[in-house]
Amino acid sequence: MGQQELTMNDQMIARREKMDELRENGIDPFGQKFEISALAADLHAKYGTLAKDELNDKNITVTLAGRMMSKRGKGKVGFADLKDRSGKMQIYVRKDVVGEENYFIFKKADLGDWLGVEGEVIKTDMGELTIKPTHLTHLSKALRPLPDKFHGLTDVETKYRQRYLDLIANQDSFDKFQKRSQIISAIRHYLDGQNFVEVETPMLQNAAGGAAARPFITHHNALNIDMYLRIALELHLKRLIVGGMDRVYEIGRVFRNEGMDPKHNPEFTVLESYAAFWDFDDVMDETEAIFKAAAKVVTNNGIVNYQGTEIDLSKPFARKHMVDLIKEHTGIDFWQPMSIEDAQKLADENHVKYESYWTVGHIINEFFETFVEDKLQQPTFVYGHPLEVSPLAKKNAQDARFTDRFELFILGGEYANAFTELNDPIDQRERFEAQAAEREAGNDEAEGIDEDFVEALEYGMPPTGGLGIGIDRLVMLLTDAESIRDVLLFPTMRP
RNA sequence: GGACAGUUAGCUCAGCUGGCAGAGCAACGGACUCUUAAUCCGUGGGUCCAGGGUUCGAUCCCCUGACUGUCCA
Repeated sequence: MGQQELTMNDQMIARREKMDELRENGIDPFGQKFEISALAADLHAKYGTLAKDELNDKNITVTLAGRMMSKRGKGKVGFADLKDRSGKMQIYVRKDVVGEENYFIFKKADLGDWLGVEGEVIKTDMGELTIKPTHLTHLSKALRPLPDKFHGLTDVETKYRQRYLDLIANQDSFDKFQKRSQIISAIRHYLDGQNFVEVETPMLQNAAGGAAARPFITHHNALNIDMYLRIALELHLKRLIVGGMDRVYEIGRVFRNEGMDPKHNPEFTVLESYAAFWDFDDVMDETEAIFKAAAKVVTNNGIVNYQGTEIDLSKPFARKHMVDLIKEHTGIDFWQPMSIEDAQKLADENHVKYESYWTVGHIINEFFETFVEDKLQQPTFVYGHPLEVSPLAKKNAQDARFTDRFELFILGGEYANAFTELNDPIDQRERFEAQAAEREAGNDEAEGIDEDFVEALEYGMPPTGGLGIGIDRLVMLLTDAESIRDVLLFPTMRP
């Protein structure tokens, strides 16, 4: 006797016995190929509005397959709900129609079993669209019972660890993942339409750059070297711009070795796009278009409700300079020329904490994060980030303290990060060196120097507008998901 | 990393002051030819997260740990 048989409960034993009974009657418990002619949702759309008599007179015959989600037997007849990928369809099985031998399949079917039916599309006395089978086909046996048919599956740990159960039991969750797929598809469609080329760049890298984050380290055996999982797509995509692929994008997984919470998973999906000859104003237009295209998947009027707050994605997004926003919310004017001592004094007066190695730009950024960020509820482009916190963005031509960079904020959270790309290799080297100095000073998220990338820039990169969007956060916003884990099929879990 | 909450039948959840472990759904046997959380009669089902302690006696009190969630840095 195997280990499993010792730990089986009554339900598992009963289902295995029924599996054996099927075999004894010449029925393969795990079935064979089955041709379907219809999906539940299509039938509802096509025939749901027809009157009972009108529909029943048409004698429409279909084949459909699905998982049996509920069963209401009445002796020689029975009802059941089959669920396919599109939705549910009731079946009405009569012993006098399918015959005694075939009715055996229905009689023995457990909740969770997969059944195929061939029969007529009818409406019942209660007006429900139903298939009345002339023949039933057993497709697959469920050897374990499904989660509660009424309450569904609510245990969050089980939802995440055994996502298939969540998908079976909770339609809401199933729909979120359908929408996720459609949202990503809509973004691709938009970018493809703008003549962007989709590419793939390495996840395994010798140095992880392009963002401020700690990487995962792994080991390559044959080369006997440690490698890093990418934390951003940026530096490789810009190499492609140098190579003349002048509009590129990638939608892919990045990995950051940081804490986990309702907004962070160690692996997550980003979109990055780069377009030669654009600046960050063009990228704002692009970003807005992407958000509007994605929103169309879930709403007709561009308004989405996130956890009780209405967000209007239909209007033009606000565009504001970071320094103006700080002034607006605190009265403090960082446009004024100031020394590091002046900035530290302002920080002290306003109880803003800072690190010893920080310069004026870091403090400006901290003022923004402390006093402004969470006030930005409706979509707002915040531009003009300080140079010090933007090592890959081009300096502003009028005011070199700031960069031509923006972030998109919604509900106090960051949804996009973009800039006119720094394409001056000498400036880029200096910025990397400043980052390296920060790392020395104790910022272990600061970037390292990517010599190979600087060399690529030395061959000449055209002026370029680049964009990064966190896809999971966008999907959360559009599907009203509370946790990032609700939009990741298999979120990271402890073993 | 810290604080708090949770873990009981396949699922969803009760469980009093520490005294034989409970319900609904699901399952099993039976009845039932338009049901829909089907109904009716009957039956079975537990490592109360794990380990230790206190006690005559622990699902309950104490300690340690695991996992999950929420909030904080």
